Amino acid sequence: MKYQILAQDYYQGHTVEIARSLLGARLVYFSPEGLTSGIIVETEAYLSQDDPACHAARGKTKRNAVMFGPPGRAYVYFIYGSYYCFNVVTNGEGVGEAVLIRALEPVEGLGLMQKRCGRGQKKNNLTSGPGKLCQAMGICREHNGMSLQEYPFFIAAGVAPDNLSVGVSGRIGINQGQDKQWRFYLKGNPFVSRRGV
DNA sequence: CGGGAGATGGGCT
DNA sequence: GCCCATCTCCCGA
Repeated sequence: MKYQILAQDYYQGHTVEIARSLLGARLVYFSPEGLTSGIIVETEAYLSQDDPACHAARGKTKRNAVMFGPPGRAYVYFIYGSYYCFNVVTNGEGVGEAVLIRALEPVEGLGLMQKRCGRGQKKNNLTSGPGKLCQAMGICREHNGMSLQEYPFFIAAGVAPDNLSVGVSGRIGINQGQDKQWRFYLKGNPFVSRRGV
């Protein structure tokens, strides 16, 4: 098999550790329009306890219900009237935690990504942010709740995080919980949303 | 270049 | 009616 798909139990541990360990892994989607994939280069953890920035912090609602479902599924939500953000549910069923995928380094399907994002987009502006990567990968509302353990949509093992240079910071774009150092990224990687920092 | 304002619509008070 | 895990454009330097 070409891809080593990460199994459901991969997502059952501590969410902050999973966020860090997903750096270097490969997000793959065989869409009806074609294959796109990329290396995960930036993530953020959102926890159920002591984290007001987490969508699940105020209990289960229709919008965040997938976060309280089984780990290893996609949690996709619509934000700012225009964009989608893609997360992976973590920890355990009923807990309400997830890892936000904030940036990818494109690997397969670059032409399709450029087509989806409109003409004239340079390679380093296709997947360097949570909204942009969803557009480039063709991820939208219909992917909310989908399993990530099988074709056509999954995350596969990549470079071991221990072999990578990992940066840590506060999370981006939130007003509460800014003190939590739960953002992880590959240092210097040009596809990270803040120019590699 | 870096910073700020505006776009845009769904969810929640 | 306000908030929002964003992005792009348009300024000024």
